[in-house]
Amino acid sequence: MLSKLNPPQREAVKYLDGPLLVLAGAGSGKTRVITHKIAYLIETCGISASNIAAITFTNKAAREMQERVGKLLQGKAARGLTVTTFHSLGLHILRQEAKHLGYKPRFSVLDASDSAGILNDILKTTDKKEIRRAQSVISNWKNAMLSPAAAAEAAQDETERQLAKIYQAYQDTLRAYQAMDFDDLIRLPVELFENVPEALEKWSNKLRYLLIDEYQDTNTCQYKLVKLLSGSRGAFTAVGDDDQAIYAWRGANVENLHLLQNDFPNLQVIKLEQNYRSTVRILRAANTLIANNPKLFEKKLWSDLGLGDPIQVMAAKDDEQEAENVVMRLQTHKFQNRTRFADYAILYRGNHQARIFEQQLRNEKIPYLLSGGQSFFDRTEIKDIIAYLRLLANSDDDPAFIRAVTTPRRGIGTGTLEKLGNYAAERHISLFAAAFEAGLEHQLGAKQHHPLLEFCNFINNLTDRAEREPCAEVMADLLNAIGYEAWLFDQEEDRPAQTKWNNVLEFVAWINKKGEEDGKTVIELTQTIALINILDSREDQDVDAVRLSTLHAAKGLEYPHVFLVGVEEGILPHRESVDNGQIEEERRLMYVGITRAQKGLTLSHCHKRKRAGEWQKCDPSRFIGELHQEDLRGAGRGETDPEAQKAEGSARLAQIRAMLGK
DNA sequence: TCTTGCCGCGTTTTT
DNA sequence: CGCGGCAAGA
Repeated sequence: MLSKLNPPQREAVKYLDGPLLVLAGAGSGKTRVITHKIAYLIETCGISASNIAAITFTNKAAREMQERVGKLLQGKAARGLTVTTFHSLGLHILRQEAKHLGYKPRFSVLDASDSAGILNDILKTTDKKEIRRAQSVISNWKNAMLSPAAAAEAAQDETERQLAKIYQAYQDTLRAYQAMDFDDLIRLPVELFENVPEALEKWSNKLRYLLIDEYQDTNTCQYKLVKLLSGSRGAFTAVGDDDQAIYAWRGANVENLHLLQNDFPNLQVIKLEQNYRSTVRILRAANTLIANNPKLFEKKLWSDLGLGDPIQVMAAKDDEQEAENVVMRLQTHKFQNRTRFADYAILYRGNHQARIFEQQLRNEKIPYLLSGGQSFFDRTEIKDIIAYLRLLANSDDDPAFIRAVTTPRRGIGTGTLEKLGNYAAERHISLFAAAFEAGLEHQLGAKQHHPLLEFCNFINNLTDRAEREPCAEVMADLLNAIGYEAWLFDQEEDRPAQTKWNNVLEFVAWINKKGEEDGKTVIELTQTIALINILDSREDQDVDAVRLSTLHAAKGLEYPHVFLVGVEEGILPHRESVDNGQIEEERRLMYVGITRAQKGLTLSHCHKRKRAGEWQKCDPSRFIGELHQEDLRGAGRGETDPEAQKAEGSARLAQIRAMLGK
């Protein structure tokens, strides 16, 4: 098993004398180290799989890792192994320990838009900017383990004091709803472990060896969680690359790499510097670029995969032409090299950039897969259904109640809800509980009260059934009873309604399948839904389609040919980041993009693009100028003008098509 | 109480 | 240009 590893990789796998930090450059086989180490721990060291936890940042990465370990061990002995994200691990712990924190085990998990809604109520404003600001300030406080009281105390000025108050109100509301947000999933386990020694004892005994992937992206909370769990034993391997730290805005702290050295003086550091992914030219571009950033740890990546092709730079006159050119070039390249569509990825800074490429790919009848972007569970139709499930699991979940009771419309409007809300608020009970109180009937009158009571009885009945009966039956009855399909087609044009209904059906099929496989009720499944992205679990890996992805979502992945698009000032680096002096993080983002490529890399930019209906002038990114100019070909070095490039491109494509008889 | 149409506004990145 | 929020009619 160890024979497939190079010397530092092998050393990293075998080192078990204490805490270990593996500084693994892009493409240097860090996942390989983690998976082999898990196998090594189980097979050679006789550690039970159920005592090992590997922590990744995305569900997708977790799933892939699970699969790879499974293959390595040929299925046996991998049973009971924990491979999760920080958030899923936190959720898992909290479901079992909720009572210590004053939560019921069936608490709800809110996503970003739910918590925006709560802030909306607290701030009594609809100003999105303001809500977002409050959201990010609160999130930062949480990630720094600051309580509302501590935040108030540390407040420097009136605005901060105000925000601390809002934070307090926000937390109170969450508690009233028996709900947690994403940050709580990590913050609360830390709080639990700091205050309840038995709980810490239990979990650190269970998770005896930790492996943490993408360590450079951990925030303070996550770091504390690792430290608490591994305790004085320091039984962990952290794998990271400071050059790929791209989540500072989420509270990630590259300094954690240093902290590790302070907190664990016996920390062993191993560097992986051989890259097995990219050609020399691609790697040289990456190295040259990142050399402009200050270094935390010195390392030099190298490759023996040959010099490779020059890096193409494309310029287009506008964003539409950029998409045309990129897609054209992609097709040409595919015809000439007999590659698969799945060998190509188009990477960009922001989700909105995907649209124009989607259009172009559809025009050309090229299959594509969109990763990242809006999660399946964020779609209104899915959130509508999930609101019902959340309410079944947790009747204190007022936001779920409001959404469910009003979708589809059933004669309950703002008037009724306002009275119900006041009644519930006075008595400090949930909306659902208030609906059953006798006192409410007098305030509402039969006309308003009747449909409300009918709804709540329906939910009560369904909850009873959901606790025992199989998912499929409960889901079928739910959809039937609320008449969702008819309502969708009533609301919208046929086409969008059909798409939405198909999504609902896919969601239900997914739930039913999971329920049957794991023998779980729909209530149990609802407990984990907030963190799962159904798109990750859809079996897409083998589909022959071009991949479209944000740079963030592409981290950890690799593609033979990469088109990095919109490489312009204002986009990459993003203007906000430039204004906030976060150019280094943008450079790392570009670095991540470049190092996704195995054989081919194309950088594309355009001179003007349509933004919010207005034309905006664009300059090529400074990052292009920071590369080794000898490794570049094409525009940007002043050799080709966009029009000529386009004409040449389409002529060549036409020629190839004719040749192939298309 | 619910639906329709109109207006105004805004685009980082994700668990 | 496309979405979401709000104000007026059924």
